[in-house]
Amino acid sequence: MEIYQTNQLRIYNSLSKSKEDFTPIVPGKVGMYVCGPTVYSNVHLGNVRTFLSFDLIYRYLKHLGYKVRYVRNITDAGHLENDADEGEDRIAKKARLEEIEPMEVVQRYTVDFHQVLQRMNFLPPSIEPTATGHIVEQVEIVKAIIAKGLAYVVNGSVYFDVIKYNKEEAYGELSGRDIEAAVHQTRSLDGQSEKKNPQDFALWKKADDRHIMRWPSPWSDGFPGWHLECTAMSTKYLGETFDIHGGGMDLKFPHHECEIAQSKAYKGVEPVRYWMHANMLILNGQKMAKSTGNYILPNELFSGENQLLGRGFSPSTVRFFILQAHYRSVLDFTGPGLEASEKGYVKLMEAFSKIDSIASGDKDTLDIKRWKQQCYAAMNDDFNSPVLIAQLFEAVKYINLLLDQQATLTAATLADFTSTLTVFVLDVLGLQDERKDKRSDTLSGVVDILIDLRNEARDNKDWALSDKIRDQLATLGVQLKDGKEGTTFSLQ
RNA sequence: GGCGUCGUGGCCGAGUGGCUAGGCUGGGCUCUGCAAAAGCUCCUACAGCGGUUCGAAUCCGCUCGACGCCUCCA
Repeated sequence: MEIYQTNQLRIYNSLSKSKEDFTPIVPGKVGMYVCGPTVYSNVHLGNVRTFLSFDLIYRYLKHLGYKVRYVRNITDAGHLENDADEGEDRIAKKARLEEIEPMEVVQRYTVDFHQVLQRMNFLPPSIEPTATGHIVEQVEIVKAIIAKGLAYVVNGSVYFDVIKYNKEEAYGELSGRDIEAAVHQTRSLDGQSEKKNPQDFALWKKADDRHIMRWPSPWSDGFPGWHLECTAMSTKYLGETFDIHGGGMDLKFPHHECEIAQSKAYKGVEPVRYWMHANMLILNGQKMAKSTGNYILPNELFSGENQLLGRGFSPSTVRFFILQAHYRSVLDFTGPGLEASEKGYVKLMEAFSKIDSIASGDKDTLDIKRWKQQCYAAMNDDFNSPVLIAQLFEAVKYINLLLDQQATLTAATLADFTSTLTVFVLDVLGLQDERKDKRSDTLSGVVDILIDLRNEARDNKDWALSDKIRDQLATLGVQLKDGKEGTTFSLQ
């Protein structure tokens, strides 16, 4: 019996704009596709927020017992900086600026992306396909769409005929756009365009002479349109209709709208059951974006080498900060907000690390069953991590009461409490106890000696000496805590 | 201009038609040689104006404001 059989997950579907009961196409299995990064520069914190949202979703689906195939692509084929027919692609531009090969750009920033995600304890996806590795599949889709009469060739480039498609299907169903109105509003501003209508988008672009990344096709040596790769890779690995498609809110239009159109033109079926969109991370009141320079890089955040914050914050702290907001809410990134999260996070992990030293009693004075249900209820309600975290702080209160022997749990209940808390802290939220890395046996032994010496001094009422030991250790970041059961310490 | 999201206490951030999320900060108390930690406790908000309702922060309308998309962006 898997957990999902007793937990009805509800997911907000961007397509229906409402929360729906989640039922996978194949019982017990989930196919999930998430639009990955274009690897032309360092991954920034806003990108991380989106991927973290889906890491949480992936983790919880797995915890529920689903067999999940999670596909997250790497966009390593450059796409044009704008929709004009002329233009340089981002990766090629970066290669020219840094005087390296386009594939060196791709490699450099793919490695950066993976390093950042690993530091923040992301689970790797099941498949991480690249756009350039699926050119053949993309060409096949273009052929099929042309054969259906929904795309046309101009000077070696292929464009999707949005107007024609819209006669049978609803272009704009995801983003709530009325394409007919848009067509009438738009005057043809530049007569240079090869496109029949400004709303049409490229499936294949003929490469000009300076375009280095190019592949042969029936129409020209060129490169695929941006939206095509996701259709090719999602269809290949997850089938023509799959369960969940995710990405950032800013990809809703045009990217995801075009994906729907391509898939329907290609296979004739609705490609995705549940569309999920993570909201933006805001910095200085504006969206974080590479193109505007308003962003902060994760590594700068960890090291403290940035202009916004005076010091660094650990990867887990950043992870915790982001998870304290719901994935569909705009999250405001601020220094004070991070500091508040850090304190809360330390408090949570401090309590969590002490759970093993709780002794069981002969009766339950806390309602652990109800607490556990509320943890699940939070996550079942569209992955509400802030509410889950609120429940975890409830658990912190329980732990302290138990340690203080103001509450008791039977051995069986205590075991259930411990395993549930462990699952949610480590497996679902993906938090790590970073303090353990810093605490070595040697350090513990040395501090224990000092605690003994201090206790001797205290017995002799030599407060000057005992306070000196305590204060000097505090200066080094070792905080002594005098409790009923003796003195313990924690690292700051 | 069009489409969409949203305006919650000192700050960050959940949320439901009636039963005070949570974290951080600040005040008080307990414990303690003192402190810290821990526990208890206080500060009870929902942009504004109308409407629906026995009752709305939660539903509807309007106003004001913020943000996102409409050209590449997670």
